Amino acid sequence: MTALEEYINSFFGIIDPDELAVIADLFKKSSIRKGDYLVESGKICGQLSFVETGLLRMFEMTKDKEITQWISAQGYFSADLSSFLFETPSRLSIQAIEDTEVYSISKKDYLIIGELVPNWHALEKTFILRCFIMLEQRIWTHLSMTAEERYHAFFENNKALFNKVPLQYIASMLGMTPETFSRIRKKQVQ
Amino acid sequence: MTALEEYINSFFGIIDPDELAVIADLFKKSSIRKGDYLVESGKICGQLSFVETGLLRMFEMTKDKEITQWISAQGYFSADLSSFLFETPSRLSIQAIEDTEVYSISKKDYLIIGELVPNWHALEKTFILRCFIMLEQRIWTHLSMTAEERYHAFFENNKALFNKVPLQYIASMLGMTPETFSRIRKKQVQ
DNA sequence: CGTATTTCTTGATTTTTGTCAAGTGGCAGA
DNA sequence: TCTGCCACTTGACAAAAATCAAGAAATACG
Repeated sequence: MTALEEYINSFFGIIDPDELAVIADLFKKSSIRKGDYLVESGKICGQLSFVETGLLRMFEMTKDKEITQWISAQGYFSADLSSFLFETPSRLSIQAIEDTEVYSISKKDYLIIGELVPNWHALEKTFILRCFIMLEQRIWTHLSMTAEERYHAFFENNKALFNKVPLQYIASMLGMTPETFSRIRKKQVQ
Repeated sequence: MTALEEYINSFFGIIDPDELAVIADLFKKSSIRKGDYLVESGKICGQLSFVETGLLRMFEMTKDKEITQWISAQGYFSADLSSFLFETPSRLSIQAIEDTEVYSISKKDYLIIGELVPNWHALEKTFILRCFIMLEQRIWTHLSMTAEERYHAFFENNKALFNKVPLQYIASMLGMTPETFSRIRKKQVQ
């Protein structure tokens, strides 16, 4: 199984190998330079992408600051799902934190999968449901944990990210300021 | 269109009237007494329910307190989606805040819809995607707003709930203590 | 290399929110 | 009607987190 096929499998659930190959073939590899955008806010998110190497950051502007919503590393997908599926303008922007290679599928090709793979809608449903569960989990962390507890919970599951991503983005994603993040970090080391 | 059909339509998207009638027919009306449970944590959530009258509260225990995740009033559905669809034990409990009437569909009948309605999986996908978008929005409020701003944003869109629901539950759902909630409320009145 | 820029840290302070404890008021049920 | 419970409020205080400002460290790049 290729890396891309594994990424697809991990989000969409187990797929028949032949069908998986058909699906994977519709994804095209492309590169995004550090600082460049995969998706710009206000435009329609026209593709769903899996990260092969590099890092993508999803963020949204408020009147005075950027808020990072999510960071996608290898094996994760990146897209404004509602913009991609409903074809509405994206609220989010997606930017490469470093030079990044992605496998992307266009909306047109994505729709073709539905014709090629009999139970595709069921797989799609699984995919979105998994995304939903992740968000539920994330809301739970905001309702039940302090900033420090959120830090630790995230750290335990994403140690690798801490070496590669500007920490201010992780702070924002966890709902705290860079200063608070830095102080929690200091406590942990000592 | 019956009330139930409208509820279904509002979450699953526009459905052919004949199909809608078939779907609605699989829902059964039932009553839950104030204080009783529709779903208990640890068990599988066996049905998807729309509220006709009354109020349901979804909550989860931590080691020392209950945290309300969501309150469903008329026209809203209530279920632990991931438990219902994946048939995993529910983390959440769902309890009636007051005597409540619901239209519920069992998992068995829910699966039957897939055989009766050709594009059912596409509708299901829409449904879950809308739930996903609501959660995205909610995470945004935690990343970008103070407790007071969350209060106001929620109040603007859910004024009716404030007369009917114990306010401590709304406080919990917005991620603040009842005391903080009460103080924000006092400011707003003055 | 060295310099510029960005990112991160630190301290002092303020603001926000939580905790604890006491009290008020309404409402259900004997 | 009285009683007891529950929900809500209030005050005093403590803790958590944000803000502001300065400086240190890391990184990018000519």
